[in-house]
Amino acid sequence: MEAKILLQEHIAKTVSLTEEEFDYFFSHFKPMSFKKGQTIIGAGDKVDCEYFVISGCLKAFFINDEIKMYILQFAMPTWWTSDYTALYNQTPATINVDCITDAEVLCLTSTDREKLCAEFHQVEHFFRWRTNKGYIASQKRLLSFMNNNVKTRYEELLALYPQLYNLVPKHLIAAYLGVSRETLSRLYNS
Amino acid sequence: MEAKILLQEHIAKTVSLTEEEFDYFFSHFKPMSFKKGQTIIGAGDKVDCEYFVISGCLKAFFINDEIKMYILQFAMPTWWTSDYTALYNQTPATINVDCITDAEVLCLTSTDREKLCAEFHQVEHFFRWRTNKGYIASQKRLLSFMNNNVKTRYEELLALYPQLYNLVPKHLIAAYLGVSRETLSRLYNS
DNA sequence: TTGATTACGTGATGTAGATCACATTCTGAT
DNA sequence: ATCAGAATGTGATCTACATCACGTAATCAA
Repeated sequence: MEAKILLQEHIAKTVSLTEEEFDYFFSHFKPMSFKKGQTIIGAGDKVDCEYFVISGCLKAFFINDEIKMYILQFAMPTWWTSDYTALYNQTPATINVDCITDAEVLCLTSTDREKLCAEFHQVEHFFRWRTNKGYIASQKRLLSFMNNNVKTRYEELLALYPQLYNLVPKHLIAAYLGVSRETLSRLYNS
Repeated sequence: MEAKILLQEHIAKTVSLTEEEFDYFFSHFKPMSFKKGQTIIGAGDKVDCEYFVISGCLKAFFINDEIKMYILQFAMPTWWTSDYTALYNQTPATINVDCITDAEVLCLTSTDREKLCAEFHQVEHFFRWRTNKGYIASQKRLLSFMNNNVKTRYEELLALYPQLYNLVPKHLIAAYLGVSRETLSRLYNS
């Protein structure tokens, strides 16, 4: 019940649910396991779930003209991920999500999320705050993109997620920073 | 009562409140008027409100080393703006908000927002969706930043907000695109 | 163990956009 | 009406980073 406790503690940071309420809440999540390299959401797919990461590391990324990859988010344990644009607009996925390492996730359908939000004010509150944090983080990253050069962004990233350096190959870090792998390589060998 | 109706119609797109509920909701908003060039939030300020734009055009921007300005958002009627990082973390403002034109806004304190969210499930729902849309838009802009060159981003911006072209000076559009005014100038004179 | 695939490093060269410098027009205050 | 300060245009030069090209090391499957 590792997964259940992880989610429970995560939720408890924002709202308090009784044990019963949480059990009910949790019953809507479907545990899933993936192997390294497996695709969770592929471009063009219908998207109806979002994912809470229990273990492992995912990436949410966009591919331009089948050539360049840009990583929107690395998703580590206790992070949520999906193609939210597709999920909320009911459009085919333009963002891919796949597994950098073996991973376990909890899957929640959009329908169930809305149902739970409607049933429990507290759940709606939780999701408002979660999205709010995401929004703030996204604005911050945008600013960093406009304001900082690659070196600064690289240092920022490593300060924020020191685990990443050993966990994910360098070309993925480059794809997150929006820089070529060659430039990144030259950058930290100097 | 222009302002009241504008807000009412805006809210009604997401949730239904009774006339009484909306009156109560609306009573927490404070109308304010500003002149072109006036500062609403300045870097370093304590931030405890967010603003719903009734008329005019605001900009939310960051200034780097007192030199470069980057515009995070133009706020037009029915848009919300503030320094959300400062608002949610209770830290001094790092984002400025000021008026590109004369403007009328409705001001809502963070305390009142949270109170209203707690009192009305529907209000919490509204704010969740509003933030959600903001998050999706922010991710989209980030992707565009990584993936597209200045020309494409410029065309995207004008397609999205045709009014901007005549309303705001070009160097502000450049500051939104994260490009020098010279480069932008060369771009649309060719 | 071997061959294929992926990760990574590094030189040479190209280019989008920044920066600097200066001229011109527009706008707003007195 | 006039003057000061914005806003804009445009050339010359500079630079961060991309792209191409090629090499080596690491990983993995049969």
